[in-house]
Amino acid sequence: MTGTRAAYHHGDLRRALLAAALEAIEEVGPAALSLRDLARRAGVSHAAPAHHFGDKAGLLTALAAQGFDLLAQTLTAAGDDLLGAGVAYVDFAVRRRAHFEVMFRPELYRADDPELLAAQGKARAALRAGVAALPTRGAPADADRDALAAWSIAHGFATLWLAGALPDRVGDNPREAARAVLRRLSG
Amino acid sequence: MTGTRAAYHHGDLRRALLAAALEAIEEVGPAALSLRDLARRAGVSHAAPAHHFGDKAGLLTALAAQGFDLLAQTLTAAGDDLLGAGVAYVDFAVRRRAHFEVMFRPELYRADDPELLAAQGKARAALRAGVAALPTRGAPADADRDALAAWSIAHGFATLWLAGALPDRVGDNPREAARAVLRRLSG
DNA sequence: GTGTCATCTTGTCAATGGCAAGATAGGATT
DNA sequence: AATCCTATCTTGCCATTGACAAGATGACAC
Repeated sequence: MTGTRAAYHHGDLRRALLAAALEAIEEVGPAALSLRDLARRAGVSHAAPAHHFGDKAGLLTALAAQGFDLLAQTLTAAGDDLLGAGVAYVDFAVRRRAHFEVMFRPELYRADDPELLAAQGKARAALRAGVAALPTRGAPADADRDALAAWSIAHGFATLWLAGALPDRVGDNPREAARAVLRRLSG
Repeated sequence: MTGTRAAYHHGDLRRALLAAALEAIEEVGPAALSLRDLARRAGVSHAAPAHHFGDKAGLLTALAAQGFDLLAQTLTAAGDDLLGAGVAYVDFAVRRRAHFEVMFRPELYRADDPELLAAQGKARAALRAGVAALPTRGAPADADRDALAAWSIAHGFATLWLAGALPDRVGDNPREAARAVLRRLSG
């Protein structure tokens, strides 16, 4: 975070633009995001966003960093329970869809941004902590493999859910459906 | 497929544009795809693509359909072995990256296109067949859940691999790395 | 009161997607 | 063979967008 800047002409344009971006992304996806549309939503001129974020990649970088921060918080709050962490991961993807969709599309933002890297580090650590509780099925050396498996299944389910690729019979409750699927790994 | 059209002015523009699109997507991603760029690559005027595909969504729809067809073929060739099918799925995502990235981004194409739906059906059937060999861990009613789990873990690993989100230590061989992770489910 | 700087606006340009109208050429019909 | 027909492709155009440059505005320090 660059910190909560004081209110200037607009009030808090940076925050307003990020909020507008989340709305817009939920409506049309991250690819079709238009800076000029964000400016209109915020009631400022078409060039105002450039000042705060440089360009579109800069804005998406800020969103991705915010997303990784939120994910780290979410996973930390979920605690050491692997199943709970997995469900929390899927739930995050669905409820913070805009964030999630940007986070895992690095071609849209600047992957070398310091704030982004810091947030990614936090999320990575939280992920690892949540997976640490996984009962290793074999030798301790398999821990890495197990962690990847857990991350993969949660991420895959979340991605397929967001893409609308899952059959109808999985229902409309992501937490419930995720729990059923994730149990396949822990059980 | 609308069929292999005869060679007119260009020769086989439709096919050439699809091939150019695959190249371009591998370079800049599906979002940044430019129809005019494709036209330049194929050596035709900027409006030529519109005739064959209508608009950008039309072109991506064709690519997605082609992708689901190829995936169905790949999974069918992999046979009934669950582990093999999972590895084939990940391998497909990496080697046919452009196709894969379009296929699971339905906001970019027309999800109600008949050819696309047909290809999706084939892929879905092939997926189900590959998963049928999974040793069900509980009651037979868990088959659906197990199928979703298998699909999720393969899809998640593939997606994370493509996003470059996986730690370096997983190596650079997707088939090998996928096999290790997927074994966690079967074993 | 003045200067300074972040903030925001206005104006502009190249690139893009999409549309309309026209040109071209292969194949069918007579 | 002459003509029509239709798919194919081109040229021209317009609105939108991202990015940049230069200027206006207002908060704050001194």
